[in-house]
Formats: sequence, structure tokens, C-alpha cells
Amino acid sequence: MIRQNIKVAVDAVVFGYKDKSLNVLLIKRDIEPFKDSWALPGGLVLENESLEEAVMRELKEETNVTADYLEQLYSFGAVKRDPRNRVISITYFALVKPEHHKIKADTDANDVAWFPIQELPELAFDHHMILEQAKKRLKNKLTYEPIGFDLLDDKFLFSDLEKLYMTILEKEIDRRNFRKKILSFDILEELDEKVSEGRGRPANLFQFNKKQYFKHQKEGFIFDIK
Amino acid sequence: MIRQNIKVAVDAVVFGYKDKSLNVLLIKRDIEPFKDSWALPGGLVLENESLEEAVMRELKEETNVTADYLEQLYSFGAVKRDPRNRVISITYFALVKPEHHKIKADTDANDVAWFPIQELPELAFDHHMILEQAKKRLKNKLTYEPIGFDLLDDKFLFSDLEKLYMTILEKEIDRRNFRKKILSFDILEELDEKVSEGRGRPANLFQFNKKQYFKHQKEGFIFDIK
DNA sequence: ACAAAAGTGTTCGGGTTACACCCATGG
DNA sequence: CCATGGGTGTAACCCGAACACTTTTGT
Repeated sequence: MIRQNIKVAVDAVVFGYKDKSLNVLLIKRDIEPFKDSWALPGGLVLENESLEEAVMRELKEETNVTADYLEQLYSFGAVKRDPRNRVISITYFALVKPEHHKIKADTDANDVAWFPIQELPELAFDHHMILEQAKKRLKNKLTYEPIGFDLLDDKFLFSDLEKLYMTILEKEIDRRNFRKKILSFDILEELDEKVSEGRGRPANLFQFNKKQYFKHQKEGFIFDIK
Repeated sequence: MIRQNIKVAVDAVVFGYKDKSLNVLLIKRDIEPFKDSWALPGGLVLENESLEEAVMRELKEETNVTADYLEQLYSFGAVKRDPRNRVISITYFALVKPEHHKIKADTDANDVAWFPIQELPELAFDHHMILEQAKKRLKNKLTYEPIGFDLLDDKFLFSDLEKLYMTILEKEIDRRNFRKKILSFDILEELDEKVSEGRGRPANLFQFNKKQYFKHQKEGFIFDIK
């Protein structure tokens, strides 16, 4: 067998919807290279764990977060992407409900924080490319799979869902048409709870019914938001 | 740095449209493990080449093919996917116009052949999973990007394009609506050449105008076939 | 003349889009 | 009572789906 000494890493782009805007989870590196730079959580894969296990472990260790949604994003393998050795990184795309997790720095990181995607710092390695890729994936996926609900609290306001879509898709959405469309899918439950957001008429809480979604999906229903 | 001894490979699923049906390019392995099994072309990444360079090199070496279209597909990293050592494989999705290439066995392979996707042999490793993934990608991609033209000869009949879509999407397509739709995109040139396919009225040849496509794309046009 | 494939228009219905007013609460 | 956000219906338009007959060639 050919001599080959390439290291295999995993990195995760974790999105969360906080304070009415889209955030990304970053860690501050406390080792070289790029010591004190912000970076995506991740690290080397151990010999006896799968790639998914590796990302979940690193996420837990470095940030104390467990993803509510996780899928593979893309693999980056440019020869010089890591200044030390050849390292290829298999990246993952993750969504979390920020309220559910207390972030906490630990292994290999001396700080962890949510950054609004509008106010990102410089990132280590080629992590800005990875992030770009992840933003595209999020934008696309939002239109044909109900992943928006993995970014919101279990109970949410319709206006939050709408804001989330407008933020991520970067366009205006007609409130009436949007509501009509989503409700027509029959995957939401309207709860008997109202919430007053300070001023204005109190709004109803809704909840995503995953079972119902899977049922409809089996029957050929296709989630699709323009 | 942690001790890690994982090998990195690339594998390619190469599709070609031959004899009115969809084919996949496979090689017969002449080394263990899985000696004499059919497998996807691929191999270990060299230290000083990018992932794309690696796939292209392996493809050329093992089959003498140069892909007309190439994109990354997915990375497979289950712990036991290779019985010898831990090997993760970054897989690629490729399209070729079969008429353009003379396939030829060489390194690590004692045979190379096109297989209609209906008549596939058993495959080595987890290559059937990779192939499944690739089929999904092809099916999806065909509906929102004009990749069908990378599977046909430069000059082709409308009926071939139609058959290709029906084959890959696995459904009937109305000839009139399909033609209307494709022509409305204004990305085909109708040539002044007719071809007689044995019996029946001779058909006109068409040609994909890539420049025109890119121009329309920049202006916000979206290719979309149901 | 018959079989085989190519070429071509119109109608109908459903879904998307555009659009404006009333309701409930807090200050 | 005024400001703020929540909640709702209808009409126009467009696009996709369904559908059948004529043309050109080879045998």
C-alpha cells in the first residue's frame, strides 16, 4: 500500500436562531496554529469512531452542544489548507434550538460564542469558505424541507417563523400568503396559548408536528416554499 | 497531535448514456481485497494533489476517461468499510459523453466496462451505497441544471433528450410539453442537419448552447424541469 | 399503402401573487 | 385613544397538464 500521511478532521457549522437573527457557533482556539482566532468547532477523527460520531463528540467537548439536526456538508481537501500537515476536513451542517443548550468552552477552546452572521470575525484556516457553503445549503434546504422548525423553540409564533424565512432567504414575504401556504401543509398545531410580545395584539403559539409531517411525506406530499 | 492512521481515498461514479440507456463505468479489481469484483474507479489520494486532481488522475489511469462534468458527491467513513485499514472515501459524481472516450484498463484494474444501471454486478466494498447516492443526485440535478447535455453527444435528437429524461426520472413525459418547455429556455440551437433513424420521419439535430445558458443564468433565469 | 417516428396548438384548472382592512392589547 | 403587531379573504394571472392529428420517410 502506498505511503500516505493525511490527517482526517471533521468541522461543524452550527446555526441557531437567536434574538431574531441567524447565528453561528464559533470557538476561540487556544492552540497553534491560529491561536486566539475564531474557528468552527471540530477536530481529528479517532480511528474507531464514524465521522458522525466524531462531529458529535467534538461538538459536545468543545461547546457542550448537541445538534438537533445534523447532516454532512462537503469535504475540503486543498493541499495547503492547514499550514502544518495535510489535513482534509469533512464538514457538517448542524441546526440547534439555542434555548435548549448552555454553551460552554472546554477542550482545545478557551471561549465559545454565538455570532450573528452579519457580524462575523475573521476565521481560522479556510473556515470562511465552509461557512459560505453552509449558508447556501441552509438557504436551499429551507425551501424544500421543514428544517426551520429545528431553529425555533418548540413553541413559536407565526411571526417568528416568517422572520426566520425572510432572514435566511433574504427577501420579503407576504404574511397572508405565507401563513396560508404553511397552514395548508397541515403540519402545525395551533396551541391554546397566547403570548404578548410587549405591545400589540397577543399572538398564538404554534408547534411543529413531526409525526404528521412524516405521515404526509410518505403519502407523497412535498414541502415547498418559494 | 493525536496519532491517527486513516487513509484517504477518492472514488468516482461515472455515468454515461449509451445505447438509449444509462450506464455506469466500472473496473474489475485485480488486487485484494475483492480481487475480481467490479468496483467504482478510484484510489488513494497522494500527499501533494488536491481531491479533484486525485479523482481525475485515477479515472485517467484506471479507465482512460476524462470526465465532462465532475462534482463532489459525499464522503463515506464507516469504521469497517474497508476490511484492511480505516479508509475514508470522498466520492465524486461524473458525467461523460461515452462516444468521446475509448475506455481502457490499466493500473489496478484488469478490465473496464460500461454497465447499464439495470444490469449491475455485485460491487466491492460499500460501492452500492455510493452508487445509490449518485443515482439520487443525478435524478435531482437533472431537474434543476442542464446536465443532461453532458451525457449526450454534442449534436443530439430531441427524442434522445426526451428518452434520457424519461429514463433517469423514471416516468413518462409528454413530448409536446417537454419540447415546448426546453425550447422556451432558449439554450438550444436547432441545426440544419437531419438524421434518419432507420424508419420514420428524419429528425432535426440540436446543440446545447452553453454560453447562452450562462448568459440567461446571470440574468436570473432558472432551469427547471418537473 | 402502411408502419414508424417527428412535429405541432389549444383548452382547462389549480396554484401563486397581489393587495387592505379590522382586531386585541399596552401604554 | 393611539401605536403596535396579529389575523384574515378575494380577484387576477400564469403556468403546468391533458390531449390528437398531420408530416415525412423507409419498406
